[in-house]
Amino acid sequence: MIRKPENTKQKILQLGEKLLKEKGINAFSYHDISSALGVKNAAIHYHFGSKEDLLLAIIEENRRRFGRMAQKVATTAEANVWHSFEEFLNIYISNIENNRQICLFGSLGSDFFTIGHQGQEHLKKFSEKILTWLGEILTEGRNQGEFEFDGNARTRALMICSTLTGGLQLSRISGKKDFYDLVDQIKSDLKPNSGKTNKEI
Amino acid sequence: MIRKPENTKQKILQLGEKLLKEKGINAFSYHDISSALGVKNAAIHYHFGSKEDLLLAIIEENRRRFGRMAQKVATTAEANVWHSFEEFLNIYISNIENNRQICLFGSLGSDFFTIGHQGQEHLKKFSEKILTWLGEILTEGRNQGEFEFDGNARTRALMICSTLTGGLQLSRISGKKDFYDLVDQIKSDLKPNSGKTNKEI
DNA sequence: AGATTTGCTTACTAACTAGTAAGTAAGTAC
DNA sequence: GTACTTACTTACTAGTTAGTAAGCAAATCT
Repeated sequence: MIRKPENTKQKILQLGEKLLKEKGINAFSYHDISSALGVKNAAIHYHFGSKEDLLLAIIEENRRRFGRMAQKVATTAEANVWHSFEEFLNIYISNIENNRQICLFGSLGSDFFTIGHQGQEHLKKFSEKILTWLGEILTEGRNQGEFEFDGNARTRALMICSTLTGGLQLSRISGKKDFYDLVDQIKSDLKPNSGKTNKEI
Repeated sequence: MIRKPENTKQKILQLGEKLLKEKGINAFSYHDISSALGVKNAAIHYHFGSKEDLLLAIIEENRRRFGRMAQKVATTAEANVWHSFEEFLNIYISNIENNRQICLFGSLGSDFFTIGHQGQEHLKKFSEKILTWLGEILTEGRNQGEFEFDGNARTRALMICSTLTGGLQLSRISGKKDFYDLVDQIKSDLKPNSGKTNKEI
């Protein structure tokens, strides 16, 4: 028997995240994972004692991935607000390109009252982190004259996140193209001097 | 035994819709409904042969409710685009006020790949109906000078629906207040001459 | 008054659920 | 080379799931 340490654990985590974003936490079972990986149910329980533990690991993995993105755009040579914003949008675009997955917050916002208290708390902290990060990018961009928008930056950040979250879900129903239209409109709305022409472009 | 014809069926439908919007289609069971109503599991199957049948009835009920609202705002004496738009927003506001429910499309968009083909098709038709209706209100309002926005009206309608759909879910995580901020911002963004001042208000 | 329909209940099934306890083979530490 | 750890498997449980078949009392139809 060939032993690749930690390999199975990573595969469980990856497939769990995929199933979470495709079907929701209540629509997949340990059997779905174990049969796909060619292991037994108990192997999943060995790595993740309970389904809640797996969920926490998925949230944490997403948190780390977001942190790496934020780190990258902050330290990159050609650092600018539009580049940062595009990288943020790419998270959602890669979701829809990846089997029409929805985002973590959409999936777990829908199932919020069916997950444990710890999952809810981790989610809340992560969401604040994202809204703060995006709010700062928006504020910086507005100060630089790169972005133009009304009102509070946190509310605008929340609005953009909500649009993307809901957009991934609605475009499952109405068609993929709708999501790309949405992304284009979000960017167009943020551009200075483009807005409030009150015409079709 | 007192017999109130059709009473149980209506209660099942109402509770089914509540559970769908609170926990999602895969997180409630026939037992949840039957025990709450003080009837047996088989009573649910008598009225709705399968869970898919119940789901279709819930979608249809929402479709009729939307139709009644659209009819009402079209025929009311003080008919105007802002009144229509407020009534549309009220659907979402009543969701959050009602036990932090999410909207039908958010719940079923998340669980889209776990429901049957018929449910998916009904949902698609209903979503087109809503986007068309809202698109017409937006176009009418823009022509009247009551609304101001860029780009295609359907895309703007989709954007508003996406924001509200996602907003209901994210505000479960981040707090109810965020949803009301979102609704205010949506209205503020639509108002003529208010936009692109590039300041905090 | 007799027949039929409506709205359930009782009693059941087969499949699936997360989770556990005990065992075991391979790899690692000393 | 012996003890220990890792990464599982086998075998199981108790609870839950949607769904069905048969029965039965009340209401309705004729």
